[in-house]
Amino acid sequence: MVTMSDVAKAAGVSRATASYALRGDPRIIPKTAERVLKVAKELQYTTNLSAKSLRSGKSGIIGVAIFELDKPYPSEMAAALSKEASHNDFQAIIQQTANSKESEISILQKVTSQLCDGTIFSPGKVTSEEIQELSGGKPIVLLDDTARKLSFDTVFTPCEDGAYAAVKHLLACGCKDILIIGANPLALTDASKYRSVSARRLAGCKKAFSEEAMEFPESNIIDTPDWSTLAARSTIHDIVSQGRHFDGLFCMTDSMGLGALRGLKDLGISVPNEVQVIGFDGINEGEFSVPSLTTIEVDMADLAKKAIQLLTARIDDPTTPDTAVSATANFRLVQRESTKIR
Amino acid sequence: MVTMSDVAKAAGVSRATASYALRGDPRIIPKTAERVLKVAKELQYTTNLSAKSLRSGKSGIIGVAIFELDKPYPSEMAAALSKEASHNDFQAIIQQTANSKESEISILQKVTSQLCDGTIFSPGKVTSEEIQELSGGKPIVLLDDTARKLSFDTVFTPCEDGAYAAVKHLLACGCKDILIIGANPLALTDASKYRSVSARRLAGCKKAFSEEAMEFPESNIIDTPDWSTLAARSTIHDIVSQGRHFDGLFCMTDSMGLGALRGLKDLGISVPNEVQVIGFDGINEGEFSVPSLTTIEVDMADLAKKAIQLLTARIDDPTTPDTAVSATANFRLVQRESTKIR
DNA sequence: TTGAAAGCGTTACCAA
DNA sequence: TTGGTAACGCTTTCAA
Repeated sequence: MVTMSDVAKAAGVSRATASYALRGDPRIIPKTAERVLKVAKELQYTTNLSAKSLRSGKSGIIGVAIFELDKPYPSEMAAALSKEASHNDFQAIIQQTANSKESEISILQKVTSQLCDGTIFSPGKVTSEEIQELSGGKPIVLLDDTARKLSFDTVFTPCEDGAYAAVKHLLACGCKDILIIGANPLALTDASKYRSVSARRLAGCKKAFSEEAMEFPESNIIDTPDWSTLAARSTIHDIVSQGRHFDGLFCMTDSMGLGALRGLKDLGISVPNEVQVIGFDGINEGEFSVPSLTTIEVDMADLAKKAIQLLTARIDDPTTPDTAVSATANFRLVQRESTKIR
Repeated sequence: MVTMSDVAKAAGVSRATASYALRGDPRIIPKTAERVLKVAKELQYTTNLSAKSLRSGKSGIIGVAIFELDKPYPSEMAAALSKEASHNDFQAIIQQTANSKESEISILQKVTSQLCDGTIFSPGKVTSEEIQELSGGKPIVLLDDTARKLSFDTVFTPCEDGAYAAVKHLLACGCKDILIIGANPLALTDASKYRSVSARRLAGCKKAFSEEAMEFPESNIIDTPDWSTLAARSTIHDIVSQGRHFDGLFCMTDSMGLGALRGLKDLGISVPNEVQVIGFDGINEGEFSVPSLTTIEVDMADLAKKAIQLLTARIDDPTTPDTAVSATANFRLVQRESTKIR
């Protein structure tokens, strides 16, 4: 392995000078700097990340910790974050928290707080207080923090506005009997769940209904074991076999929307003629399903941009005040075949 | 930040003793070790990754470099690899190479070879020789290496056998006029492409046809700009509008299979009645499409297991001979609605 | 069984 | 403008 000492020796300068030259410090005169750079290139020198990080506390790496990397939405998010990090001269490393608190903790304290200049974290089971402790003071940006009081910079998905637009759209399509799939009705009243993604989306729904002076009974909110495609499909089977009637479905995620579409197809119920369906997220697959899925498409590039911007601001200036800042990603309603304006 | 010195001081031992005790070295008597561990826990000590890695050359981290993290197959692969790494007491960090040689090189030389004990790499544009140079001698396992001569341990997807099974299945379903979507016909003859995934899958197809004494004209191989769902959909539109006839489709990936299904639907062609479709990969989405997609499902857990096993073997024993070893993942044919045995 | 001390490859301070 | 040198936090001989 070729070290900086090797480069310095070969260029006939001290290690200090080589270090400065390599990092383009203006105090080294161009002639010297040029020579060092040339030698470094010839020797194929690369700076040792561990040493750099140990000494300076900076690595140029941003950590992204995400739940369930094998699902479309989180993986598209990871990809967008990774791309945006590159644009800002950072390298993103992505880690899967895999729905285990233990793993979240381990990632946070072993890798993230040690190696990364900052972390973008999608919190699962770990609390804000724990994150605070484990982060070792390194900047953190949360994705959809559900805490009552924000203690970290956070980027939110446009839950309220998106859900509002979704329900409004279903109403505009003539739906009279709308079911919300994948939310817990308790989220509306249970204070501890108040800021959850579910609750925020339900709040948006509520607003849309009340504007139309329509009822929004709790029984129209159908909970599911999880947000998987499979769960959505079975849920549709269940509620139809229970004789439940409905003509519009707002699914909490596109993955669930796809499952609902499939469940309806299993039962021979026509979309959008008998039932209209809208999802949330804007995953790529929704464009190609049969029928294609109308959705609230989160502007992922915008989300990534806002998250990285918040994070790099703290990395570049660690003296930024402690008050947590938040941003909300843009979205747009993408109408496809699963709904029809009448 | 609490360092090992702090722990040593608080426990009344030297830094060396603390280091040994923390790592469970048997030379420290239980009583002392226990005390050190207790103090470390109280102080919430965590070992500094950079320092550990700088000094010992080991980090406990495995790098996974993957192309296009926002597509189902690669992201499922990353998730499986990450999970399997955890089972072997390694933490996986995933990086997106994003289809750029520059980015592949940067990841390899800046992060991977510096920090990771080993890397699982899905090579895109970078050559074996370059990987050799950039890896800094750290163990590497390739995913579907396309090089003529293997220079690294490699895990292959079961291209030949899988494609063979796919075509055999289409034949068993009564297809007389099968098109292969997404492969370059030149791959069969161009030596430089000989080991490409395309070529290996085509070889499997060829074998299946020849066994049935059927023709396999090059014109039945339809190339596409890429392996995206969108490309598959447009390709179907194109070939049908050209008046091309066919009753069976083998798509090089499930993502393309989904696109083909959608393209056929656009044209009012019924699957599986008029055309039968089979994909390759076994992505989750294929189970829920309408119609659901018959596929060659790669056993991802098996692939991950083999890759991690190959890698950890080299990490644990760096003296392993230079000869590259390879393994091939298992697969199974999953029949769904897009094909029908008559 | 434990401790002292020498680095690992950088960076950053201070002096020249 | 450059060079000497002391850290950064850890592991690992070598002695005690």
